[in-house]
Amino acid sequence: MAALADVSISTASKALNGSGRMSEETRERVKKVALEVGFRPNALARGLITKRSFTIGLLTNDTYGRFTLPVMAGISEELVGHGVSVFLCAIEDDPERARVHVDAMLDKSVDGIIASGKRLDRQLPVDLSGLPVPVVYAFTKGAADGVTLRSDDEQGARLAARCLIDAGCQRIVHVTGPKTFQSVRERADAYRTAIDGPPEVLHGIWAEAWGHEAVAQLWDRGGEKPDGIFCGNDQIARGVVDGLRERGVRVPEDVAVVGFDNWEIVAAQTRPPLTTVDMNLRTLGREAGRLILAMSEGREVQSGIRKLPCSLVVRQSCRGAEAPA
Amino acid sequence: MAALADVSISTASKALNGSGRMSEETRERVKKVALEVGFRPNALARGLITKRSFTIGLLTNDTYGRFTLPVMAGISEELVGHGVSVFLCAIEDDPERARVHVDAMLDKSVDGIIASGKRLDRQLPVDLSGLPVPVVYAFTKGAADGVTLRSDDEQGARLAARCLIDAGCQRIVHVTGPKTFQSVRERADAYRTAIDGPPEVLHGIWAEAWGHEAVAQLWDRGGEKPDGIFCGNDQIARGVVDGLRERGVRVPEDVAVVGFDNWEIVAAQTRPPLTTVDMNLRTLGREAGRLILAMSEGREVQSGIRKLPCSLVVRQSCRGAEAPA
DNA sequence: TGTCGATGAGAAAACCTTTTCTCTTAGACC
DNA sequence: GGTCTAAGAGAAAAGGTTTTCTCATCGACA
Repeated sequence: MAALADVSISTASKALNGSGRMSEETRERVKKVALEVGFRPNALARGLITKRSFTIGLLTNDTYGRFTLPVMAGISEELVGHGVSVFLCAIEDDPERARVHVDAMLDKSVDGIIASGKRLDRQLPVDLSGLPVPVVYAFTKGAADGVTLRSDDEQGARLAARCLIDAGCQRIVHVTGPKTFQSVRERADAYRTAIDGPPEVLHGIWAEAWGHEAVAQLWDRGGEKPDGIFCGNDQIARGVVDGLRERGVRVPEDVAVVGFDNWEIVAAQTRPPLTTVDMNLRTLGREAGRLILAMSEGREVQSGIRKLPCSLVVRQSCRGAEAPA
Repeated sequence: MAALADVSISTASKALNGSGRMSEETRERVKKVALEVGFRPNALARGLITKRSFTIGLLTNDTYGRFTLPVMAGISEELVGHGVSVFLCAIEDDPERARVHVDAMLDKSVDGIIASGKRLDRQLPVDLSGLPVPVVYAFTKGAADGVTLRSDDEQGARLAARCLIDAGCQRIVHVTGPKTFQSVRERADAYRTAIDGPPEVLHGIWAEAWGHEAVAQLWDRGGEKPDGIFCGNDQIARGVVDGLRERGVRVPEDVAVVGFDNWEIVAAQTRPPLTTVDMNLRTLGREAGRLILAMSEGREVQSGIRKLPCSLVVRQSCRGAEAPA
């Protein structure tokens, strides 16, 4: 203990924590010695008495990490500066496993839990209400009286529609995922009210193959072809773009395409690279970190659902106002 | 404390931990009460005295999570049953951040650290030797005298080559990433010795575009065309398959293609879906968890590099012996 | 000179376990 | 009947901090 070099153990503690009363000279001396010997207080002992472990848990059922990873990065980014570490617990929709992880976290006295997932309209397979620690739901359905953070899918869809409209599209179709997803319905609704012409929504699965299929449906039938396609996610968009290219339809000259998710690996590798809506999950993660920190420090945080804005990442599949009509 | 219901605090502890001497009847009674009241020992207090926190740290510079996520899943899977939780620390090749995270972990008395990354021939930007806790390197370059786990890329490449040969390919080309990657060189070497005909290795970048480009190079020049292509990763393979399809070359009938990584999102969405080499990173993660657990319990673990075998995931781009020559 | 207040610093309790040591009791053996 | 041993269970220390309380000293004021 650094106290050996100077003073009593209690004075040392107070000096380092900026509490207690002592001469400025003593305080500085202790700090200096502590720095020299590289003294680092034991977090376990500290946590035992202060009831704060500087540790939070992140629970997620998004095994693939597509959504959780950016959220995680944001949380960690926000919290590492405060000395808070993050337990990552991947549960695969397995209530048993979820329970084990939650218990393990509680045993370790986490200061809070962030629940995250891959769908905004599904709860994790474990009840997190009534826990002795604060909980923040980030990109997953939360308890009614909980603190929930989610993307503003309607605003995101408006962004996409606006981009297509600005690019001069007259006839915009929406090719998206299963109607059972709430976010699909929200985006579709926003799309319907945002465009001028008659809306057309095609529901399918979240896969490239569905993008192809949708293009086939649209082009093989008679009548007017769309000149703008808003896709429910980047995988579908990629399928659509590939399908169009294979038919000799130019993107974005003949048909402009906008995706959703900004999943780099898909969006950036598509030919041409996709213009797409980014849900800013990293920012959402930061916000979740900020909130859980506040709550763990006892500050009041208003419960309810907070929608965080999406932004548009313009690549080449739709260039907005740049591209002449 | 559960002792209230029965006996002294020390007897209770001994009863629950299976230590000490007492009548079987007492032991059972304590256990029963503990279960009833849902008693869970405080991990902080326990860690303070036993010097084991049942916590390990996972350090990675693979922000995108392509490699780390499966490794992480494996580690977690292996350890959760032992009550061990995992701190995930994402550092982006930032030595400063790495240092902060390592310090935070040490403060929290982690029982061990697993270092992971995205390249087998690069160290993390922080020196983990001489730490007061055991370290296991998983899918990243480790210290010379450390315990390192990696995939057996040569064996994986042999698997790929064997699949193409079995499919009847006579002229197999290897389209891969930059020569600066050690794994690229290892795979290329294994490819060279595995095939019968004269080898041809094309180096480029890790992108779909390079796959296209390579096909263009191969097909636009005169002379004999390959009938089998072994790609350095799935992205390149996807580019190759797309390039071939656009030229009217059938996969796998005219040219069989094998990828590397088994990155579901790419491999399964390719048309046709890719046959590819899986590095079994989840298994590697499990093994890392097993080792760090052993080491943290004081068991001796032999240092050195352990290569874990890859396996072949057969989809449709190369059907091995099934496809007639 | 005596009392009061402020200031600086240490003693000790508390946090919640585990673990070692000690004590009591009962049974066995001579 | 006395001594020894083993069994069963509790007392207490230890682990490394934080925090409250107490104590000593000194200057000021009456």
